[in-house]
Amino acid sequence: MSQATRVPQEQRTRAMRTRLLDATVELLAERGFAGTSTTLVSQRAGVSRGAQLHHFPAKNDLVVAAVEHITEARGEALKEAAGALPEGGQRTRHVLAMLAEQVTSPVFAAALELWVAARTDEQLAAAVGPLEQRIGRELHRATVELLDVDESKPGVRELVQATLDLVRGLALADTITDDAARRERILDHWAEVLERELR
Amino acid sequence: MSQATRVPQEQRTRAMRTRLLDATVELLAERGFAGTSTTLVSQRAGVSRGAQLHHFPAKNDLVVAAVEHITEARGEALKEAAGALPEGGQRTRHVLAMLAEQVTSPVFAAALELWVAARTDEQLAAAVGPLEQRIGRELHRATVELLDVDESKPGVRELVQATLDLVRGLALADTITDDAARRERILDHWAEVLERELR
DNA sequence: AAACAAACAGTCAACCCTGACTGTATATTT
DNA sequence: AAATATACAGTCAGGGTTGACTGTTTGTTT
Repeated sequence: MSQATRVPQEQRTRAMRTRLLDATVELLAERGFAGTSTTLVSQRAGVSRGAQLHHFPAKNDLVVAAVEHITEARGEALKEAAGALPEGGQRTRHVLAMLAEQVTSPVFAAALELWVAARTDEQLAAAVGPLEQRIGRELHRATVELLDVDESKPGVRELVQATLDLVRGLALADTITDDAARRERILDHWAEVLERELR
Repeated sequence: MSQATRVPQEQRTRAMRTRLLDATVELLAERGFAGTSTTLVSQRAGVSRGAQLHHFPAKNDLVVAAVEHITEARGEALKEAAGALPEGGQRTRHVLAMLAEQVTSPVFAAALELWVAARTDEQLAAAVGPLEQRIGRELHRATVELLDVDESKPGVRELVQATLDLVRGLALADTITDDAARRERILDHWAEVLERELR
């Protein structure tokens, strides 16, 4: 039992952390920030309370780590979605659809919970702020690339940013009323505007 | 003391409720939904716990009423701002500035807290959903009027809605990063686009 | 003016959540 | 193979929040 080292501690640690963070994201999306008690997380993750507190001494530690976890998850999802993007005339509309899909996922809901929680929690804000700024920049760069537009042209940068903010706004509205039809109509027209204004 | 009825109960009731709801909105903006304990509200309002529980038996009752209170407050603010709106060439840009100002106020922060809380609270959602839909319609109508555009023209309706969602998105981004400069630049360009697209 | 109802004040018990503590098992190092 | 450090398990006390309870004042009705 001692010479045959089957499971290195590093892997065990990573697996344990991943389970905890996945559970945290799930609960954030399902029950919100306040509803995500550390006890629930340990239960959902199938991890003992002691083990949880070993990896994340306080709830803030757990949640901050979950933000980073969310970031990676969002990055992966974006890359995957970008790869499956069709070429052709409707490309702008497809890019918008992809962005909209991104922000209607549970991952966005979890992130939203963190943004709002961070608004009134300095500690959290200190961790979430820089992270979101980084993600924002990456998303902007990716969007410019996907849309294949020339950012040196005046106004283009602002319109791309407006597009991302619009999508966020639509996602926010979606959390309460949830009518996809309205969103689709708006994005249809927005795509047309972008086609005219960006070229 | 008994024949001179100075303060009717109806007024007293209304004053008491107003104080409680104002305090609730303040605390929602300052401390978030979870941080808004009913005890804090009664303290902030200068109202005894018993009086508070007389008017609002449970926290949900208080918060739902606060939503309605927020609605009225937003309506008033909108009317005031609309009255002070300058005429002339830059009108579109001024309307955008007005909308942006609306959603960067503490009232918006309080509303945001409620939206997010309602996302994982059925009871709250049942009260917040219809209310927000009503406000949304009113705001849309007011914006169409302020921008003085023809809604029968195809695409106009969607662009106005997109504008409102964009502003919401900007407001959401503002709660974490708070850079007004970026917002102004985006709205500058969006105003130009709207001028071209809506006419 | 008396009876009644509503508004209001203060206290408190039950509940849940966080994080600290003690003990055990597993992995790594020498 | 022994020693040591880390990972993990279960329990529990402290703090805070909700809403129920009792008593008092003020307004209304007859």
